[in-house]
Amino acid sequence: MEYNFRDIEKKWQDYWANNKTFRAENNSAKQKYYVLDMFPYPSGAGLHVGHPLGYIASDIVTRYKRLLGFNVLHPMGYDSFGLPAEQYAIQTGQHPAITTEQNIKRYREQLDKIGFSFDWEREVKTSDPKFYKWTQWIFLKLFNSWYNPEKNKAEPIDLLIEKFKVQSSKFIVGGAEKLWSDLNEKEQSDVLMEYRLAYLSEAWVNWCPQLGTVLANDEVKDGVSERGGYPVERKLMPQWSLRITAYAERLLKDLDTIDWSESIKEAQRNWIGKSEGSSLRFRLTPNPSPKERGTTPGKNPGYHTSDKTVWAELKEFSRENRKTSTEAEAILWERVRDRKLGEKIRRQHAIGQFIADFICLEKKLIIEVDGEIHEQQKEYDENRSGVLARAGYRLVRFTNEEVITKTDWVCDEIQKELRATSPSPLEKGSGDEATIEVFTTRPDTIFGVTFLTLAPENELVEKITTPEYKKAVDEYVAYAKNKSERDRQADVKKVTGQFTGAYAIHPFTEEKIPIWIGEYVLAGYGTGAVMGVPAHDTRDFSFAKHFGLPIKQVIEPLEGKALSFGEGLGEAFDTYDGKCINSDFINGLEVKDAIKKIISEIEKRGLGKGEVNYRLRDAIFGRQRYWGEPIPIYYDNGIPKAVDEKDLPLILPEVDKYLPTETGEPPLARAKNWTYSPSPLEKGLGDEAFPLELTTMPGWAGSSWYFLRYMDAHNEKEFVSKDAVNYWQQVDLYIGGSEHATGHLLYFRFWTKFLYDLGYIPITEPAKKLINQGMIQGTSEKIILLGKSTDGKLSDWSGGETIFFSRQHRLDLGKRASHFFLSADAINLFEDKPKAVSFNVPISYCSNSVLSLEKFLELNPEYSNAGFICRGWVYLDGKYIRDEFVSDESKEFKTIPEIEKMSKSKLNVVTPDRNPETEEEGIVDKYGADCFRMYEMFLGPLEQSKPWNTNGITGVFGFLKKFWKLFHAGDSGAPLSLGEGPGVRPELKILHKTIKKIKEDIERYSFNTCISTFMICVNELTDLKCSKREILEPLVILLSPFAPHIAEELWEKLGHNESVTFATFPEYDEQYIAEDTFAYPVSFNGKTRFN
RNA sequence: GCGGGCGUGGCGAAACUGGCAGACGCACCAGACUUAGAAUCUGGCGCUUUACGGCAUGUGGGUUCGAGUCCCUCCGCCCGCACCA
Repeated sequence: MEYNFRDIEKKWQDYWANNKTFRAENNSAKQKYYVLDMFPYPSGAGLHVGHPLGYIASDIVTRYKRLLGFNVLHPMGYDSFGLPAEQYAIQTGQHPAITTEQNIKRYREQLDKIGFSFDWEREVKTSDPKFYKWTQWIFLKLFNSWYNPEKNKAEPIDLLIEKFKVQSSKFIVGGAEKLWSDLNEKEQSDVLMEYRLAYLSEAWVNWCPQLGTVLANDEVKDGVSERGGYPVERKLMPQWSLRITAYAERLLKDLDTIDWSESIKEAQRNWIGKSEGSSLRFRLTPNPSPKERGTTPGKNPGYHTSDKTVWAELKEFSRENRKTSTEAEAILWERVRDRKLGEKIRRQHAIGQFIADFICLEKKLIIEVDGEIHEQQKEYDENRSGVLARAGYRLVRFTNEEVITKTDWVCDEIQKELRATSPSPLEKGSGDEATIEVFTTRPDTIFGVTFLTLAPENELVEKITTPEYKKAVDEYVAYAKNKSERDRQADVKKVTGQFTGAYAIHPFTEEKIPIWIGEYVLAGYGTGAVMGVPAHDTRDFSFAKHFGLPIKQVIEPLEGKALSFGEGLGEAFDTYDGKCINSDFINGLEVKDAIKKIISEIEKRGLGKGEVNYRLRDAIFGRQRYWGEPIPIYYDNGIPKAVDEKDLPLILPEVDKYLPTETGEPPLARAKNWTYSPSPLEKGLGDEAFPLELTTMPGWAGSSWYFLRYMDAHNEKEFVSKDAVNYWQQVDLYIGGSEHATGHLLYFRFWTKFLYDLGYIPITEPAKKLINQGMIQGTSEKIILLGKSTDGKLSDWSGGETIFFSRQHRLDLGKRASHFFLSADAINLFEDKPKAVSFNVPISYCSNSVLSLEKFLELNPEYSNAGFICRGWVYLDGKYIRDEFVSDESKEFKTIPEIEKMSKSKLNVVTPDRNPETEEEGIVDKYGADCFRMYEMFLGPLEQSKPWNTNGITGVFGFLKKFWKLFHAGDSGAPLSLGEGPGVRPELKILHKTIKKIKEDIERYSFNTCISTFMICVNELTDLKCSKREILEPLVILLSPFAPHIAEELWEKLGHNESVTFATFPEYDEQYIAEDTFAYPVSFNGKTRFN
């Protein structure tokens, strides 16, 4: 009887669909196991052969665990909000929900053909209001929470308000200091926005004009959008963000508790980018010619007088000071506040790097109230007075005693000073230029500092530059600013910089240190300024070498190797294994100890403090798009307020077009009545309609918590019940691609921790084990064609004018290459026909957009007679060429196939079933789902990426036929009449070693070797002509996770009337595995021999 | 530059904890059955040698009775981050 996979597979797929075979039970008495697949986005292209790789692996584990008696949850659903459906809607006008449903249907059809054992009763879709109701609910929880640094967890924002009230916290609003209860609603809202975990703020965002939306950092790759490859620019706009930075430390630390691949963990550590070090301030030497400095004296005094680089710190500090004010300060404050002396006086106000006890900004007068003056304090205060004086402030001082005992006299003195309105001749807007603050992870090398470097964008540059250097500095800054991000990344090696003419003073040695500007310092990280320690930092070293700056060694390697920094020699010694030399009071200390000591000294002297910097940024949460979850926020007089929980879900409204409005507002602005009326009953008529938020949530919102919803998919009262989450706990095994390392997989952990903090779930990490399946790559026949202009001249690579293709070459190429790729730049060129465009882009940038040559020529017939240049390797006239001009006469050439990611845009997609576009038969049609499943596993280790080819498929297909034949030796009836006697010893040995090997290999996710084991087993049993039920029946169970259809069929033929899913995994018996005879290996002279 | 991973036949790969290198499959070669092809079956298949044997896991060294596996050097490839101070 022939192995007819078509009928068998159809039969069992129908059976599974109708019998709920794979249903998981909540609260079962059995031990649980939760297997999760990465939430798929149902795209219009459907599944390609790469997608099921992970699903097959997880299905094998799922079916295996069931055989071991576990209650297994293996759900599937769709991340169904997303950009492609919206883009399709923009083109066609069809509602994205309809497109999405069609895509899901195709997706489901394909999944069903491969025989997965998903529990479809728990299917979820993020675009389903029943699901996004709870996404919105979690957003509201984030909005109504803050991160309490003392408890190191999130808690309701009410507790913060309570804290404000209890501690009589004061807030400076419009220059006045107020208690919480004195703030008006808008002011309270503004204060809370600084704390909420979901907050609205003006932020620099990645704006993509083509997509008309903002993108998160992880959605931008190499300066272009990850989806579509459009250019991205920086733009300042109000944005909803999630305060993921509050969780930076926990996200980092807990990586040690989870069994994820080292590469993913490392990527996350990198992304979080923790670095420990110290801030450090350098005084400037007085600049003798303030008039020349081209400063812009304050248009109005304003109260933002602090140095922005330390503002966050100072704010904390002054807040703290206000709370713990001395008796004298309290007395004086009562006498001067509320303009009692005729002028507005503020207290604990930040000026530059310092905090003034009291200040009148309008009159530039600082009032200090001191206790006993410590020696150490004295120096610091003198320094400060100097700085403030240069910034145009006058200072009066009173002692605590004077204030308490002679309050009236003190007030008179202050009033006198206020009337004397002559500002200092050195008047400046602020004290910003007084110091330069740097961040360093190596404060131990402080004595090796020989220069400071500022980022060209640093605001200080303009202020400190001396007249002699102004021209050179301006030129350099202009040069640096005109460079695009990409260019700047491209020539990282090039050393550029410019001296400013200014000097700083070394805080410990009092030496004069030149201040430079250099491209290698980034404005966006730390303070935008670094201390140059050329002997012990590679970049500082090359900078110093290039500009002939001194190099001073302060760390000696532990091995005592001599370092040489002489002319043209040496390199920076930047490791931590060394001890300090030439370093005053830290001489002889090892680096680790020196860092501790120097930080405490820096703090003692008020020069800075020990700090931790994270590279992680808050996650931008709003998208100017239609097809996403509406953000449940409305605006009452401009104050953002939460939509009431009972009014969720806030349903996505209908719009006439899926485009931004003419005024550039997001598509939701087109919706009619996109307003909200809170509690209409209480407010009477209910006609008070407030405008709703217009942006929607990003794609990763739903996928950040979907694993919880699967546990309790139909709960209408809660996002997940306590019972369900207590039972299912963490995901035991999560299989997905590594491309989500710094996106989804980080947000997924973040939301889990947040929900844990609020007590909704008992777990702090979503997935115990994570495996990244490798990518199945496609093969693209691709050739990049750039051309010459119509006058026959070759276009210049870096500033070419136009690109052309000849019709002849289209014909020649068309036979061999299936598609033609133009670079994204090229397509833009054709659309608007500008004169110059850069083609100096790597080949990998060239595949973002696709245009078939045929279509292109149809649109641009004038290009049909041009020549072209081959970009990428091309075989032509017997040799390989690249970047060469090819004349019209050349005919013999072929493209070199390139292995790359399978994607619709690259037109290299292979589908497992019949491809509706090319009508090509898929592997499932030709060989069956079982064969497809086993072949994908047989290709190699799960985590490895490999190009798709079907070379080995016949081997797997042959195995299945052979397996089938084993059960049908000599007859063709059902149930099978297999021999009932006990198996003989060689057969038993084969069986038991197979059981053992399969069990071990599944448990270490080594599925490729499982398939080999099955092949060996079948080959051996075929040789023995084995047909005993005792041997063959357990094999059916063993094979069922891998090839479930054939296993079900044979199981039924063996006389069982229940699915093989409910069978029990056989146990192996060591006694059969032991070798009957031994060949003793004997080793002599290092060689193994046998007797 | 930093971090992670990898390097084994013509190809995909196996060898998990140091113990017979190349399992299993593809491709290829020879044979059987066939008018022929397909399918199926049998045998062969790292290099070298008529053979016994010798040499082989990117390179060079080390540890060990014994190294594809552990340690060091260099070379090459892939992935991630990238003047992050």
